[in-house]
Order: sequence, then structure tokens, then C-alpha cells
Amino acid sequence: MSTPPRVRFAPSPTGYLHVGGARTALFNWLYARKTGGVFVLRIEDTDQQRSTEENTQVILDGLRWLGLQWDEGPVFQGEAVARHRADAERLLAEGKAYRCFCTKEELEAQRKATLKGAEAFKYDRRCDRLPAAEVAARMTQGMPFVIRFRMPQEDIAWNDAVHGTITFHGRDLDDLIILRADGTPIYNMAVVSDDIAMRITHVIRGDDHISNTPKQLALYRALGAAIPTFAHVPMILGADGKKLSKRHGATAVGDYQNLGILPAAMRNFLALLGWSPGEDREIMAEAELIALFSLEGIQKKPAVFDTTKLEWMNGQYLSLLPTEELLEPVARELDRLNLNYGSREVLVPYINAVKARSRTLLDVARQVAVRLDSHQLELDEKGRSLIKQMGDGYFRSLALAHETLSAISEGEWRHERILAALKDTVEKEGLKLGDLLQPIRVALTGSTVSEPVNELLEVVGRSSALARLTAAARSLANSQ
RNA sequence: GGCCCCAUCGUCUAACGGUCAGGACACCACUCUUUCAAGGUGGUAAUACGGGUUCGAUUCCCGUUGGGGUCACCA
Repeated sequence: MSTPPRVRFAPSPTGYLHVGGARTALFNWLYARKTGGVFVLRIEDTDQQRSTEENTQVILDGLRWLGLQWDEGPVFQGEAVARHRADAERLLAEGKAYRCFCTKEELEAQRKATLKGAEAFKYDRRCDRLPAAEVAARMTQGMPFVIRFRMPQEDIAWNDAVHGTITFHGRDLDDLIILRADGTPIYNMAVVSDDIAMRITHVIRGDDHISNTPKQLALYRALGAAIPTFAHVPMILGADGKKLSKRHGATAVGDYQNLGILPAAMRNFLALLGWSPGEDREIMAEAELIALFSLEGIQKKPAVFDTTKLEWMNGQYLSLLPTEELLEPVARELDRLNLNYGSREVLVPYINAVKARSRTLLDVARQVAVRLDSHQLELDEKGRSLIKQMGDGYFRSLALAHETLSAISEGEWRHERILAALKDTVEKEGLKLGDLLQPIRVALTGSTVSEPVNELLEVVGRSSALARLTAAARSLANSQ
């Protein structure tokens, strides 16, 4: 009986939680849930300059929002520097690492000199050739030094759970610094030391770490530790095929939260970026996702983040969600618009009317807002072009609609009665129903898309509907 | 540039030597609603290229091209 797997998500709090990181976290979480393993959250805050408490909070909030509950942590890497240092010094004591007295400036000069060459820069190990007496002398002088790991000059390979065998050659690898002059550890040292200490069995991380893996593997061996399974998941790219970054617009998990994406939809969509259950499955509940997940199903090539498909998926989740669950987020959005609607219960018929026609919570809120308050009305692209297309016909239709509808009393203002009246007028005038209904739709909502017009009229109410028809006709007259 | 990874419709993907190369988003058409959407039905659209291996390659091997990642006393 083997021990349960232990996986980790290890973001550094130097920025927000971006969708690539969120997906890495999701895969780790799914793997842990699937295998009965443990999902550890580790905050890699060893870069004191760029790490902030605020970023940490944003990352934690993002994970919680996505429903990715961790089992251990958050563990802060910065709290374990003593161990990192001890591991580095052990390598030094065992002769697997050496002191390097080269300054940043010297290294920079060396780097410049080789940059033009056919190969990448590699430290020439000059300090490794220093006689022991010289090292001792420099130390008594108090010369600052870093500790460098002596990279074995042999092939380093591993069997990656998504890529298969990946091989690097020791001759291409640099003697990496593992401890800075100030005694703080460098990333690769800290990670290996932590993953060993936390008994991590599966390292599931982004493809951008592939080049770190041979270095870390060498460190594991030098430390005599068991080597975990590595799984490098593909990157997420923007629509232009370039690595997803801020210039692509929304890349932070929080951005999608603000856009009105539901956590379940985001999770489902992210899972399908670079992973497939193998059948033609798309919409999957949390339990199905967990049941179907496997490392084998992870794609090797990078995936392009398609916001349109995310919104489609969100629309699917939205229309399945009971209206009660939409009450709170929609109300919050309306509050932001400073809209007065009385009690939340008032919103129910409005949400019901627009829910199936929306892709995001923001869509829902905006449509509800327009129905509640004519000041929220804004002509959209299609509305504008309809008016242009109909010309005078639009004006006539509004007048006709107003005449027809004002004949209906407040007490009779029900969608059945409204539809009957409108049909009646259409017949008398020899029009098509759409000729009358589309203008009403645009006048009332600014958009060409809504629930059936008679229902829209009922929801908006008699006086507001008539006022909007008049206002639309007037503003049209003014603009001509 | 060195090293590493990768390559099926525009996008996300299925296929683990034999399929008319399937599904989803997007797009188009039709349909339903005496209305716009949604829904339903159908359609356009892909194995980057060149060599092998094989009776047979999307699938295995090699090369080319293209893309991505990475080369810090950052993580």
C-alpha cells in the first residue's frame, strides 16, 4: 500500500493570480481529489522586494473563489530559509558546491563577452579552481561570496508525466548559485529543499519550469533525496498565439470574477484548456471533473485562451442556475449602479426574464437595470442600425405602438392582453408583427434582443413603457 | 543565438496503424416563436511540408518549416 500523493501549488506573491496559475492550481487540486492525495499551498515569498501581503491575499481569494480548497498551508517559503541555507551549506561541506567570489559586475562582463558567441553563457568555474589557501585568505579578508552548485557534466533525464522522457545535457547547464552573498537561498534551492521537506510526490507545474527541472534534479541527487514525478502542463496563450499577458486584457482570475463569470464555469473552462477527458464531454460538474481527471489526458501543446467560449460556457451555467442564487450577485451589481429597487424579491421576475439571454452576471444585471430604470438605457449597435434601416417606419411604428398601448388600462396591463392588442393593430395596418415589435424592443431596452415583447412590456410596466416610447420618438425627432 | 518542448478545422479538442478524420465554440443556412434571442436541424472548415517504415499512416522514425518556453546573487 503506497502512501497518498502529495502535490503543491506554489505561486509567488509578486503579482495577481493569473489564469495560467489558476489552471495549474486546478490540475493539482483535481489530481489530489482524484487520488485521495493532499493538496499543499505554498507561497514562495523569498523575493522580499517584489512579494507583498496584498498579492498573497489576492491569490488566496482567487483560489477560494474557484473553490480550490487546499489541505495544508499556506506555508510561507520565507519561514524556512534556515533549512534552505543548511541544505546549501551541506552541499558545500560535502564538496558538491563551492564558494564563488565573482561580483555581479564581473559576471556581467563575462556574460557580455560570450553573448555574441554560438553558445549560451556559462560560468567558467574560475572560483572552483581557487586553491584552498586562497579561499581561506579571501574569507578572512571578509570578501563576499555566493555558493555555487557544481553541476554534474552528465546527461540528466526524467520521465515527465505529460511529455515522456526529457533529456538535458550537463555540459549545457550552468553551475547555479544556490545561496546569495547575503545568505538567502535562490529559487531552485528553496524549491527543492521545500519539496523534499514537504514530501511532495508529484510536481505539477507550468511548462516554463521545464528548464529548471534538470537543475533541480541534480540538487535532489546531490541531497540524496527521492525524486518526485514531474508533470509539466502547457502554457496558456493569448488570441495572437503569444504568451498570455496584460496586453491581452483580462488575465487575472479577479478580472473574470468582476466580469460576472461564475466560479463553476471558470473551473470547467480552465480544466478543458490543455486537458480532455477523452470523450466528447464539455460541461462537467465538479464531481465529474474529479472522476474523469488524469495526467494522461493533459495536452502537450500550449492552448489559446478563448474568451468567447468561456462566455458561452458561463451562459450555460447561468441558465441552469436557480434565480435565487443570482439574487445576491445581481443585487450587488445594481447597488454599484446606485439603483433603487426596494427589496431583492422585486428582482425575481426581472432576472427570470433575462437570465436565459445572458452570458455573464454583468449581462443579467445590466438588463435588469434597464428594465427597472429608463436612465440605464443605452442604444447598442444593432438597435442603432435597426433605426437607421427603418427610417420613418420606426417613427410611425412607435406612434402606432403608443396609440395601441395607451388604450390598455393599467388594470388590464397583462402580457396576454398586450399581445392581443398589438396583433389587432398589425392586422388593421397590414403590417408584420415584427415591424411593430422590434421598434418597441429598441425603444424600451436600446437593444434588439429581449424576452418576448409583450412580456417585456408587462415587466417594465404601463407608465414607464409609454414614457419610453414617447422619449424614443422625441429623441429620434431631435436627431433628425 | 544556445538548450528544451511542441505541431489535427480560425479556437478548444477526439482518434493511442485500418474512421466518410468525430465533438464543442465561433460563423452561415434552415426551423420553431404571427416578434429578436435562446432552442432544434444542417452546413463551411483541419491532420504544416518533405522523406522513410508498413499491405496500410493523423498515429512510428528522420529532416525542414513554424510556434512556444528558458538562458539573473527573479520566482
